[in-house]
Amino acid sequence: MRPTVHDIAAAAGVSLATVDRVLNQRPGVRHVTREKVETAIRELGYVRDVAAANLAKGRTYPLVFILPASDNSFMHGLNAEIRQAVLRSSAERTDIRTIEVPAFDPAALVSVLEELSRDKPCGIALVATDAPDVRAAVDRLVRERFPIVTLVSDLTGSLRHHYAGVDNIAAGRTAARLLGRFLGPRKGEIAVLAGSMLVRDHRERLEGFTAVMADEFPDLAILPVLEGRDDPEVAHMLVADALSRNAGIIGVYSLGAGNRGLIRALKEKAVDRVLTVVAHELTAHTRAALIDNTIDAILNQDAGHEVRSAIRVLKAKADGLAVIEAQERIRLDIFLKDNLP
Amino acid sequence: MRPTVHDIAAAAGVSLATVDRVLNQRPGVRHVTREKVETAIRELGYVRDVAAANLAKGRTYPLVFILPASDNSFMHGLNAEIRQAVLRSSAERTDIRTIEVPAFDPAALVSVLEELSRDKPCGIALVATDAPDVRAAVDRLVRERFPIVTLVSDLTGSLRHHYAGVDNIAAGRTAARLLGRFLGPRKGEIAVLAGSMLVRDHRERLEGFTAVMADEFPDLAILPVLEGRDDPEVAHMLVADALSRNAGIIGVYSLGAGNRGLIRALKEKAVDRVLTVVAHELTAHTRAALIDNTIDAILNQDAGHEVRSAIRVLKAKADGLAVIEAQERIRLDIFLKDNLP
DNA sequence: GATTTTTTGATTTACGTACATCAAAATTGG
DNA sequence: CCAATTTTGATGTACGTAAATCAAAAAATC
Repeated sequence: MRPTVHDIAAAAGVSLATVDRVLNQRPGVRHVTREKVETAIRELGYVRDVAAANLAKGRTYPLVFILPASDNSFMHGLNAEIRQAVLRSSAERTDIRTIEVPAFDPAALVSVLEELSRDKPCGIALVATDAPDVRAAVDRLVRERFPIVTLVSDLTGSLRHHYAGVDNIAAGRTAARLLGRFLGPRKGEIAVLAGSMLVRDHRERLEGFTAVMADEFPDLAILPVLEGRDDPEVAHMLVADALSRNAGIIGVYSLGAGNRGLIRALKEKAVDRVLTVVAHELTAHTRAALIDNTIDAILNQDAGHEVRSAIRVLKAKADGLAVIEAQERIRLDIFLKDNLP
Repeated sequence: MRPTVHDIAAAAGVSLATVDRVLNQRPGVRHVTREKVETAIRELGYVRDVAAANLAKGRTYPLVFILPASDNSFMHGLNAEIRQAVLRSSAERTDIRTIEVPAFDPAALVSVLEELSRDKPCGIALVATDAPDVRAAVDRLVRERFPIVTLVSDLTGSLRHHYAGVDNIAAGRTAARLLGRFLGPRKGEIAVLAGSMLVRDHRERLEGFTAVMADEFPDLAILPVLEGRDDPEVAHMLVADALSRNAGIIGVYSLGAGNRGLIRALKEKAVDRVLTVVAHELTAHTRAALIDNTIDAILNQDAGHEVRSAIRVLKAKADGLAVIEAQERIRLDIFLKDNLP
């Protein structure tokens, strides 16, 4: 049996009350006594029974999720996963609140972050907009001892405790290699469709993509990036236009959302030519396109895993517990038509 | 606040003791009274606080893991992950015992399974050997109400509650498409290195692989399977021999273990020719080979995820709780040199 | 050495559930 | 209707921890 508070009290030759004072860093314990207790804890290998402690404390974990108000299928999926987590909240003792902020608006995000310390959540997850002000606001909250994880989009250089999302540079590199290898010896041009270059994840994907393309596939030329603002209509217009004008396009990399428009453009304009297409995010549309060979590979991040991971990490940080690193690594899923879930 | 037993007692107009009798299916409750309580439970949406219940019961989850005594790096990794889980067992209230059985020996596995019902574990995870006797033994245990999950290798057609492993047919299909697409318009022959055709996962991978190859890449001919018995020495010998004899080989699919030998053979015999290679299982050796371009893609199943998933599912089944299906789906990882963890 | 202050001990209640015991009430059978 | 039986209630203890109270002991101060 694992040792209990009674065991350490006995081992340290002190009372239960003193052990409790040490464990919960309450005042009124002499230094030497505290040491005795801590020694006993170490020697017996005592670890607090979190379940029993939570029961006694009546503890819940008030968590806040801060999301951009973006109307694309990935964000809808992310929202849905958070709602699923809310349904589980009684069993998991969580109390989840979501706050929507205007997308790509650092100032709005900062003001939400600044108001947050007042209602004392025990953890914060945010889809970060990459800006110095946001970084400063996050760092301040971290210094105030709030557990913070970034979700989907990271805030590098900040003090956030954890990032629950994929490595977007690696994603871009992977897309480049898939496209390059699938195209083989062919020479030609590659169209890149992004949402916006103001978003860090899109910039990073592009960065990884161009790096590998330049280094390893010199026969493929990357055309100027089309910014579709994650909007199907805009994406459709841009891609259809590019395909009409440029007969040399043999590959497409879609690194953002709005793939519905991309797919429509491909079906209209590319019936007679062989295009190799790599896109991000598995949705009903991209899935269908993968199956009918309009798209050749889909890179995906699992929003459900990201949300569950963020919650696990925030709870663990709030309790000062360790996380299982390998479990919390969000993987880049690569789907071909053969390994669809 | 979520309702407690006191709340249902009050709502049903009965005593705590009666609620307890209903909840824990103890005898001595009239039918009408039981209904009243069950109605109250439903109406208040009561769910038992598993943490408190486990505390009161002093419950632990005695689990048994049955593994083949195979000396390859995947099984070593699986063992290591189970040891990690054992380290977490006090926090997770698990009590994990592993039993090694001779590999590919249905009779041995069956006899272990038959002795198992005696020491009453609350859950069983096994790497299944695909044989009718094993299926019968598993079904019998399921009927005796033991939660059972298959690990890594499934037992289709049996009553096991869950499979914690990848879809090996999909894995084989994915390997075929990667190889086919990477090779592009080239014509030639494909060498396949397997462990043994007696193992179900290897058979399934091959099945998926040949199906896609036949349907979609008719210019690529699959050579007779080399059975390396998951042994690096044997694998080395077989692959080196095949490469020497057959100059038409342009691709290799290694669907089992023993990749150390494969890699050595590739480095010795294929310096002057361009081979495209897809292998299974990410190990130190395959990782290095992926980085130095000896291997082009690695398909992988994460043993840590499989073990943790098996434990979560067994605990949930033991408590009669639902599992989060999407969380427990073991994904096929595809690694290129760009997205290595 | 007396006084104040700090430290420690002893004890109790609580969290939500499990489980046991004994008495009281309700139901059933004859 | 009485006895036997079944069903229900009341109550207490336990699990491991948190948190509070009050008294007692020890240390520090003058």
